[in-house]
Amino acid sequence: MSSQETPRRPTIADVAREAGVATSTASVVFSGKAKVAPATRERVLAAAADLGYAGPDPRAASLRRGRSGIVAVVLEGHLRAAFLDPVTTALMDGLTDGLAELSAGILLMRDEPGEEGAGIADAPVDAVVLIGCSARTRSSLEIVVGRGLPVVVIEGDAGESIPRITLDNAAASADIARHVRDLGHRDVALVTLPLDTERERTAITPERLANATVDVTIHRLAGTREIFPDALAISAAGSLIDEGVLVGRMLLADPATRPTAVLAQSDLLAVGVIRAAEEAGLRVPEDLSVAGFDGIALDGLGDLSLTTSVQPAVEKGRAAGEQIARMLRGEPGITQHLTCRFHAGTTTGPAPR
Amino acid sequence: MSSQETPRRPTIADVAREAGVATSTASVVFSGKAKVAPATRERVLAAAADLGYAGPDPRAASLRRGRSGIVAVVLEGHLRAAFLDPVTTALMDGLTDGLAELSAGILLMRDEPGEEGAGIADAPVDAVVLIGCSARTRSSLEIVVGRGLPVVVIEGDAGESIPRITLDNAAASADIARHVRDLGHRDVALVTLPLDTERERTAITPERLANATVDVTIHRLAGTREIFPDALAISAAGSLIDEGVLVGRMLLADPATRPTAVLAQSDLLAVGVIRAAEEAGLRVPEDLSVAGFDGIALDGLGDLSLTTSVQPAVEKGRAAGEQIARMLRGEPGITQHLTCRFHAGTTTGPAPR
DNA sequence: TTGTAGGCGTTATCAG
DNA sequence: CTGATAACGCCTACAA
Repeated sequence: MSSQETPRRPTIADVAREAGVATSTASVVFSGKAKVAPATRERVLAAAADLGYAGPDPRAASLRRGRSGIVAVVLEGHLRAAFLDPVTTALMDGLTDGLAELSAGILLMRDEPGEEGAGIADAPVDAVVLIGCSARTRSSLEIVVGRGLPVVVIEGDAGESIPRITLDNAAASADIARHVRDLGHRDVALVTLPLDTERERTAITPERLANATVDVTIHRLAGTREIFPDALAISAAGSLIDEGVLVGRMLLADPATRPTAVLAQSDLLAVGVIRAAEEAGLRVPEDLSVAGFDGIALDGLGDLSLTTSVQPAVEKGRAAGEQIARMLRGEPGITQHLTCRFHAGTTTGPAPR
Repeated sequence: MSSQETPRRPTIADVAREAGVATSTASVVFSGKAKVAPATRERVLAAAADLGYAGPDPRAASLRRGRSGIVAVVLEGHLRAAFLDPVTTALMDGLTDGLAELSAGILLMRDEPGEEGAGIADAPVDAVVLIGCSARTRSSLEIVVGRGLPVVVIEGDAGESIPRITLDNAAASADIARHVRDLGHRDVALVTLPLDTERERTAITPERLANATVDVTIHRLAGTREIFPDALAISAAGSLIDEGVLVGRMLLADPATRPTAVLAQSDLLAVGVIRAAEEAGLRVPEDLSVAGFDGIALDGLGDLSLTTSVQPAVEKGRAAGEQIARMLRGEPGITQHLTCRFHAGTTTGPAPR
């Protein structure tokens, strides 16, 4: 009935009017982009407080500036699974560092194939980081590129001109294998990461390998097979200690066919294998040598130090963040190849004769 | 020189012109908010493909709609530390579920006290979830409320009218303590979560407790002390296995003062204590009973099943998400109290005589 | 230092 | 079913 009909949120224009200044002046007071006389400034702030104005609307500001201050991170699979992997969390950590100069927020997204609406297509982001680019991620990539957003792909092949952050997975795996071979092992079994999004726990056949989509798994396996071409390989359903236990049991069940060394594609899997060995009454490394991959800080291995290849997980994230920052500055993003460092631990030893 | 001066991204207006329709029609084609004749639709899509138009700019759409489709999650401390805690990841998982109907993205934010720019103040979000509301989070809360955004606080007291998701931490802790007391234990020590953002590893004195700011810690401790009023309590520096090991060593070092049971405020801490016990040559539960809290799926406890209280972590996130969805729909958010379920495992047994 | 004006790219509304 | 028009709230040349 009265003039209170529309109690809509005040805008910067209202504040300016209340303070008796131009809207541009009020705007500048909040953005700090120019000098304003202290007196004017005070009046604007007072008016804002008076009206309950909490600062510029970020949505309007994004449109005007053409920047939202948000970077999307696209993860494969369920969010929870992703963060269960210490490598991912380390990576995220580095990413926040690398993005620090932008003071950008991180928007978590899954690469949901079918779903509408939720996707990257409708998110107000300035750039995108794709992690573990697999077949499913490809569609996300297309959308992002179509929208002209800067992209960086971590550990995956995005083709042509997309900057990537890669690891020398094959070479590092070969290093580990060589170490084990030099210790005299000939009878070696492998535990790999999942081959595809099916995440099946199964012996790897040439056909299956041909259909594999996860680059990390493929590359690490290729590196290992440079040294042990015929080693039995079983894919785990994920990078988890419990998966390592399960696969370890399969591998160690039959004393007749039991290998003298097991090379796992992740430290978590390796820990699981060690646990399976303990269950079976085998001593590590006397009866069985075990190596991992990643070099994450392992919680709960007792006095053993895992033989592994230490990957620069945090560095990976940081590098991605830095490339994003560059691209947002208008400079071209560049692909970076990071390398792992071999660590000889106490979980590998001379082959039992 | 030529007309190619400004190769700016095409807008929906360009597409409409190219297709020979009104911008509003083109808009509707993309949003699907109204029926469009198939022929017209095709023409618009063709024009879009032609011009390389990848769909409406989300920034402009957010401004117009007044919605960005993003919900912020404010975590305490370093991102990595937060995701190291399985309870947090489970919670995030539930949150994505609860938010599913909104198909909203999740923006990760830290509650950085001093820093400018990065904060919640400038993020284009529709709502905010505050986790583990501590003193530091208060300032975030003020900003958010000032901006008139819907908020839900998980496990923390936000005062007055802010909807919360809470747990019966005290009651559940008392349940565990009672179980242990009924097993005959009288000599019990406690390992708590951090008391405040200082995260000091130290014996808890009444003064320290009075200055504590983390509600979860305080409530769980209060519940336990209903049963064991005088039990020695040591605060850990975080919810980590390794912290549990450190505090466990402190507790078990001296055989003369060694307790017969240790109650930890998180499962991770409990696992650490068990590990410390193993180090000290103690058998669990024969020589030492250990209980945790959370009921997370523990990776790597061998055959032991931890005595604990299972908190509905996923449910907590889901509930928060649902409240956010409600509030965004215009309905008032309501506070929800969730309850834990006691789980008697094999890590607790009769007190040694 | 302060004010004026125009537009960022959409979408809601309402008339045809 | 389609089209014209008016905001959404802000920022930034440019002019005074």
